Amino acid sequence: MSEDQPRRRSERARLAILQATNDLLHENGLDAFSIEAVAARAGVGKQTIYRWWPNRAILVADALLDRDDIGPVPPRNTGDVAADLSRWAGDLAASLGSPRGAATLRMLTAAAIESPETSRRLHEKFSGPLQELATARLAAADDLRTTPGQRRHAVDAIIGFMVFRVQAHQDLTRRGATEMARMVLRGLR
Amino acid sequence: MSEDQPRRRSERARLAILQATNDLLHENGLDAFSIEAVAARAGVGKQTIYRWWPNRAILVADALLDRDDIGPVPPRNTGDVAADLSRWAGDLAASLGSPRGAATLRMLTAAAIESPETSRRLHEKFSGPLQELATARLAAADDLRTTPGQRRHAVDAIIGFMVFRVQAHQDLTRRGATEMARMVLRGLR
DNA sequence: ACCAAACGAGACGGTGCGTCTCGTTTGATC
DNA sequence: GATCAAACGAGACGCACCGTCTCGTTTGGT
Repeated sequence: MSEDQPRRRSERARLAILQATNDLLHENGLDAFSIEAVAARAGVGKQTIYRWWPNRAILVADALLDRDDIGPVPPRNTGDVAADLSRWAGDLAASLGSPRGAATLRMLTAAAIESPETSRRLHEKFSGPLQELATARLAAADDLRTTPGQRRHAVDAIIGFMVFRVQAHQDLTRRGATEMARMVLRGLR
Repeated sequence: MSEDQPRRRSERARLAILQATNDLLHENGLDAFSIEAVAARAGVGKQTIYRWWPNRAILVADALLDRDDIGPVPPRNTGDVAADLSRWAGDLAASLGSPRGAATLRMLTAAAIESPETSRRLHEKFSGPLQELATARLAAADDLRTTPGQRRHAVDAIIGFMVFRVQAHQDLTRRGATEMARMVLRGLR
């Protein structure tokens, strides 16, 4: 968000905008969300928002990803891949399956569908790291030899399971995700 | 869509609206989509649309689900569960992974996030039947004894894998889905 | 032939969009 | 400390759609 420009940007305004965006999203949902409301709530001119965020979807993604409601957590390495990754899956499910986590994930998904650039950013900051961390743990396993293709399939099955459950408004529990991950990993040997 | 009313509804208008909705969605995408444009394109009064569809999301879902771009296909039963279900997964991936199928799935997802009622309808007409058909095939397997919980996990992992790949704009091929399903099913025994 | 419901058309007030001035503040540079 | 251009808060602007509301007109069941 603040990479190349050599200018003076107001940090106060930036934080107020992100805060107002998060508040409004969790109060009224993505549908009722408007730039106008953010400007009013943040005590900021609309131009200031449009100057730094090209559209609504990117602002939404930026604000949600700045929070640590949900975030890419690395799996441990105790030497037992199945145990490490099923535990990791359980933790992730606990986070994404909570009311707030699920709401955040759904809004992020909608924002990603709204704009390809947002999709890229979401993948760069969340799903991408998640995939990499898990495949890396799989690749580092001494007790399980796998091909890169197999690793991608297994990891995407585990992540996809959770994404699908949340989006279909079906329950996603730590226990269910743990069992499911163990099952997928069993298929890997 | 036409269940309880004893009134006289114009079939001509209904079809024109669904057709116009599909056309506009695939021409301009979900963002640019408006009821106003549908009315103009279909040669219909706005009131006629609002009379039968309570909101934009439900109209979108109805129109997209009326098409057979994507649809719940049953797996075969040749006696070999792994072969049947991995083939089924491959067929589904070929459908959802195509440009048109992927676009449809993404718009349906966005519509489902927009309105809970749409989410319910999407699940009722698409993901629900998909889950049931696949779990039924698993349950009918002579060569593989599974618990209901295991069946749900396996099926949701396979479906979730595809949904996730499409939404993350990652490639979803028949071959990848086939291999992935085979892997999950291997974990089931 | 009757008649009420559904229809096409479009006017209406309201809301938020994205752009565009304003005059004011701010922070890097001299 | 004075200078000065960029960023700022505020809000006016025209525009696109929203969802509701009349209008006559058409339609299909009785």
